[in-house]
Amino acid sequence: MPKTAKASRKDNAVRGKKKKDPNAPKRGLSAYMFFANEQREKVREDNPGIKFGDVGKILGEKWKALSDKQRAPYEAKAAADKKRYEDEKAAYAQGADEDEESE
DNA sequence: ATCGTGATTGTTGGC
DNA sequence: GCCAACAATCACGAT
Repeated sequence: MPKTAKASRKDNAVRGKKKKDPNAPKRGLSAYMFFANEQREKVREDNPGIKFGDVGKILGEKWKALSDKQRAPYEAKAAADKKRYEDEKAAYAQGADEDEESE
């Protein structure tokens, strides 16, 4: 029993195991996403020519290297994005009952 | 209420 | 267009 489906999450997604949502109100991004957005340039700048394999790991290291307060702004964005998701979810839940709003 | 999980997010670089 | 480590997430679902 996989506790944290670490194997291949997409393996399930790509296959279409669960039913998923019709509108799929995608979740919000995660702190890492925002962090990567800023660091990606920096990391590549410090490591010109490297590929993702390295950048990705470097990003992760730097990410953890940050203090909680440093991650704050990123977490804040994540929280803000999560809010965004709430909106989608809300609209999705409502639209699920209501007929598709012909747009 | 509590636990578990799945689905999702974004980066780059190569085919 | 997809996939790969990297990290977070966290809402939904089942119990």
